[in-house]
Amino acid sequence: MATIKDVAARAGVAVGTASRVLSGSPQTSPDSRARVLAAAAELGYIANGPARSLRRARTDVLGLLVSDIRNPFFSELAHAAEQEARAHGYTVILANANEDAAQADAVLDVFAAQRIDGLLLSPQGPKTPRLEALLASDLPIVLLNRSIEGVVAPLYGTDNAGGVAQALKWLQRRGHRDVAFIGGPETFSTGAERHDAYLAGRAAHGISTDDVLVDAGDFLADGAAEAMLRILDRGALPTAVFGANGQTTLGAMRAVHERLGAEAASLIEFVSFDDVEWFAFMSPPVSAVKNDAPEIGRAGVRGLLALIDGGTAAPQRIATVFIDRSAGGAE
Amino acid sequence: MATIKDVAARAGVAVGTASRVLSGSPQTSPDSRARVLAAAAELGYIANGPARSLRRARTDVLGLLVSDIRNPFFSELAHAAEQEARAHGYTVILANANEDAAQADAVLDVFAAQRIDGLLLSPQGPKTPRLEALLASDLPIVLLNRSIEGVVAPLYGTDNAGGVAQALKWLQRRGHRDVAFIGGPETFSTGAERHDAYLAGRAAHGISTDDVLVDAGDFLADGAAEAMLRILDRGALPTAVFGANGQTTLGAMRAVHERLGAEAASLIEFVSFDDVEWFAFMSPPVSAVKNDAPEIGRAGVRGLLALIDGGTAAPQRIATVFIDRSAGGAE
DNA sequence: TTCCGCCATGGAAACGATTCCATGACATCG
DNA sequence: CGATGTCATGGAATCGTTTCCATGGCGGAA
Repeated sequence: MATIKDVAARAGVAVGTASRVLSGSPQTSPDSRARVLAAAAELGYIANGPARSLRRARTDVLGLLVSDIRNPFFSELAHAAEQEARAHGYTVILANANEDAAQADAVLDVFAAQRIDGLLLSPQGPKTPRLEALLASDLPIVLLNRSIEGVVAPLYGTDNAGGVAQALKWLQRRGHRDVAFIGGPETFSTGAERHDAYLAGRAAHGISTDDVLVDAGDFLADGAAEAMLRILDRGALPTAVFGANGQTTLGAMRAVHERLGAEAASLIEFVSFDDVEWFAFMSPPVSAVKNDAPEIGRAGVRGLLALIDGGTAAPQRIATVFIDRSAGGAE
Repeated sequence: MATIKDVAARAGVAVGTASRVLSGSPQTSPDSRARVLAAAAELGYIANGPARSLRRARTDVLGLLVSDIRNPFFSELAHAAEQEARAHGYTVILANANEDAAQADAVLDVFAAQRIDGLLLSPQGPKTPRLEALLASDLPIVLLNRSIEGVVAPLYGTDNAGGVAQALKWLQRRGHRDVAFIGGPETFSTGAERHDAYLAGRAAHGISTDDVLVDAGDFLADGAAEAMLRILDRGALPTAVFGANGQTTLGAMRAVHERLGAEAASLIEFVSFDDVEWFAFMSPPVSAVKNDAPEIGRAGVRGLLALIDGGTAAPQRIATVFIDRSAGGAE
């Protein structure tokens, strides 16, 4: 593989000059510029990233740590973040923590070894030792989606309260009074925010405040199914179910189908925080609060780049879009 | 950030000795080993990856280029590949090409600059100049999912013929004769293989060989919807629809719903190449050929690592699993 | 014409690790 | 007891780039 030395030799200049030309320094004559560029093209020269990173003490690489890339929210977010980063000349390395603190720490070690210029972090749960160390260092960090106690980094996430309000308005319009709410874990800021917003807003939208109808899972299908069963076991028969995220809605739906059968299930309207395109084909179709995952990813990258450039980054709550698939609603 | 020089100084040894200890060379005394490790721990030393990569002329980084990370097939594959790579001490950088050759080339340039040790490539379409260059170089490469003309790298992909056979068997068991088949582009090896397997196998499974029932989209929802409409416009009224991938099934279903209405649509059974967990709640439930995306990812990484270690890698076709959600079927 | 200053350039240092080579201590074997 | 070999170690070279510093040429101003 050709090095800058080869390029310089072929162009008949010193390596310093070649470097200046290739990195666009103004201190170069048109003559040597032309010769260096020609030589580089002829040799198919591609600068050695590790060598450049070593010397410049920066890598132009961002680390993105998500809890589960298989979750569509994160895969959309990651995709958008990568596009935005590339547009600014940065590369993203993506890693999964699988909702596991030990894996998260292992990944953070790898990131540290790679000397990433900044970190986009979707936190798993409480702070880990490794994370503490990173926060203490001067690595620029932004949080995605979830906040985390005692961490001051700016958060780029969904407007949970706004999203819940959209769902509440829809539930009211559809005339639902007996609404089951399946929340997420209180330990996640997303779970807590949605839960709180629901409890705070339901009365004003004509929804029963009977807490028999409220239970929480773990944001996963199985936990949500159990929560749904608990609600049914308490003798409640809701006319609508509000799932606090996509997996939650899936689990709740599964529980309702298994316990009541497909026919009775078709009398219950589901509304979900998180949208899935297949909702259109459920019976009845499922309406949803759609997260703007791509915009969260882009905003997060922009914020992080601002921090890297020595500026400040303002946290942002990204608005949700309500997808109304009910009989009268227009999608 | 602490360097190996700091570690050596604190341990009272030369940098060479510190390096030997930290990289596990046997040429070290228990005494200096203990002191170096202690010093490293006290300083929170993490080796500078770029410096190490520069000197060793390898990065322990693999590049993974997929066409669209938002596609669940690829997000599952990427997740599994990353886990497998990490278990072997490698980091994965993931990039998206968005089904676009120019973006793919840009990504390959970035990969080349990073000096990745190997490439996992899910090809977009025909070869691009940059890809040609990489193939000509001695970079280890494996292909994922799709093959590509004139490229000799080993392919790790789905057993498309086997998957189609599973679907055909199911269609026969369900007694379907008038089956619509919505294929994918012939220019993708996956599209072509599924199409060919279907045409070759349908007669033996008691399915009509009338080509009025066969059309192809572009593996995306909109293109599939158009293909489905063309079939209906030809006057065909299938009792079952076989979509050649997940997006295709989605589009076909949308077309059927829009054209015939939900009620008539519920008389048509869909079967899909690619599984989606929401299929369970469609009416009727949708059965599917499930790709083992994680295993494809893992096998691809193992093959690539074998190539990197100077060995050879045998291509592999990973078996599919049929998920029968029909009335009589057991999931 | 002389002097000053600018600017392109060459050469070398530096980044942080690995690895080669030479050295010296020590043990083993004849 | 001397020669030989083994082995841990220190020191230095090296990877490919960027950047600093010194130099020399050239133009413009006085």
